[in-house]
Amino acid sequence: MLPSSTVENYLKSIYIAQLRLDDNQELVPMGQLASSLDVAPGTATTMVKALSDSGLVDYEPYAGVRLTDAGAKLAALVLRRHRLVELFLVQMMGMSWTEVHDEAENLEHAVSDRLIERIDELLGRPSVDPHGDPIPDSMGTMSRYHYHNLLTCPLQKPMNVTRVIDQDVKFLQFLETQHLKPGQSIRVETRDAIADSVTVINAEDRQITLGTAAASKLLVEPKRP
Amino acid sequence: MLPSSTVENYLKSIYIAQLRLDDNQELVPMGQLASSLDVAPGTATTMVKALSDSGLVDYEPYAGVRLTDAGAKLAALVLRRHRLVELFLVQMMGMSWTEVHDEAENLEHAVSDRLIERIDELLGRPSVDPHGDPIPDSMGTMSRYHYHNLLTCPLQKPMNVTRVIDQDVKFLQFLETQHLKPGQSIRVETRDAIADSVTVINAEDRQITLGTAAASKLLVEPKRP
DNA sequence: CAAATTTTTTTGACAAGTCAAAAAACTAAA
DNA sequence: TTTAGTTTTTTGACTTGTCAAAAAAATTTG
Repeated sequence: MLPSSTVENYLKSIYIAQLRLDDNQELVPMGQLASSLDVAPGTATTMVKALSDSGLVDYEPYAGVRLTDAGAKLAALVLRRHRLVELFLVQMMGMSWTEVHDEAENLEHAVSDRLIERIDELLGRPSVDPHGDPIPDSMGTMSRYHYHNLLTCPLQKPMNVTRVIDQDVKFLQFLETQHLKPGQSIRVETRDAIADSVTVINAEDRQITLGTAAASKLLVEPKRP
Repeated sequence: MLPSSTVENYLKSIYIAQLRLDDNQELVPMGQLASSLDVAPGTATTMVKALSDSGLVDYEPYAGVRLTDAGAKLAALVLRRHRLVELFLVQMMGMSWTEVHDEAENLEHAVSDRLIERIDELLGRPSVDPHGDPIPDSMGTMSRYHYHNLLTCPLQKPMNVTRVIDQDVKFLQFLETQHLKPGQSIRVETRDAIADSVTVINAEDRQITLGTAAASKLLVEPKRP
């Protein structure tokens, strides 16, 4: 039986939460899952039990939940659809990278394998979406490259923005106006732990100051020569 | 509150059934609605009562159901999304007109107004979909032109196929191989009421014989000079 | 380590959609 | 116009997904 969009969303949330965990065997706490899905804690418990019965997750009461291989594959394919759709909307439909997330959130449950394959082909088998997030392949395999962020990268070195870990429209629009989009070249000038801030120079040579919470959401890699 | 895809499907079915009725005030029988949606009769009754409470339909027990203006507008917008998506999949995604119906059946509930407007724009505000079905405008207005079909059109006159009233993949594929797609030029040679058949000459000058049931599904108009 | 707090699970309830089968209402035929 | 047949509605039940609030378990703190 094919998974409902609710099931797909649960798997996706667990998958994403698990990526943030270092150890792959760690469990995602139920509370975190519930709040990321915006449901009551008890709802998540009920649903996770059902997922466990379907063999999509391992559930340890009072400890948390972890995807099985089957669950992880399904989750990756949902994420694949989401990210291919996002890139498609930007590249082929001319939509803004700041607004495609919500649209993809719906479409990811409605596009067929056939259509997603066609999109993948038309886009030239891309490896990242407009936010720089990696796109799993059709087998459910996703590259997991560890980038620096603005808090950990070297100072005073030319870097490229490669990825933004946030889907908030206002934040993305802010990055756009400040020339801090993925692909753009920047340089971290200073960090001030006391002031909780990071100053950055963009490609236009303008200086921008960010809080560390925001700075940690911008991933970068050394600029290629 | 925005309608669920179930509600959208009910409205769409009633809308399409109503188009087949001459008088706009006629009622669609519950049995027909149930079978077109592939649900049990009692299910349709329950749902139609709920739609009636929401003011989307007029329901007359034991007689049938009819869309209110509000319901008709909503239904037309669902149909608009469906048909724009179909055309989009053919024109921009290179899919076959024979296979896009099922895909659109899912996507029609997932595409936002913003995206559908973008699709409409990219396609140049089209008036018909790949099957020749008219596309309602964003106000929910749909042109209702009455075409001839192969049973009613003049004999021996060059005609253009303008529309196919059937979404069965096998049937559409058959039409494709026989050069009887919308847009193609044909000529009805003979009709035989006893044999229940119609013979047609296609643009390749090949003769095809159809049963009247199939012939009635091909709509045509006089070929322009 | 026991009390206080937080997290998680359980419970009972509810809404949307659905079905099967019994009951009621219409329609058609004899 | 009564009977037979068809269509529609009603009823009771079930599934999926949800919540609020009570109960239980785990964790933190004094």
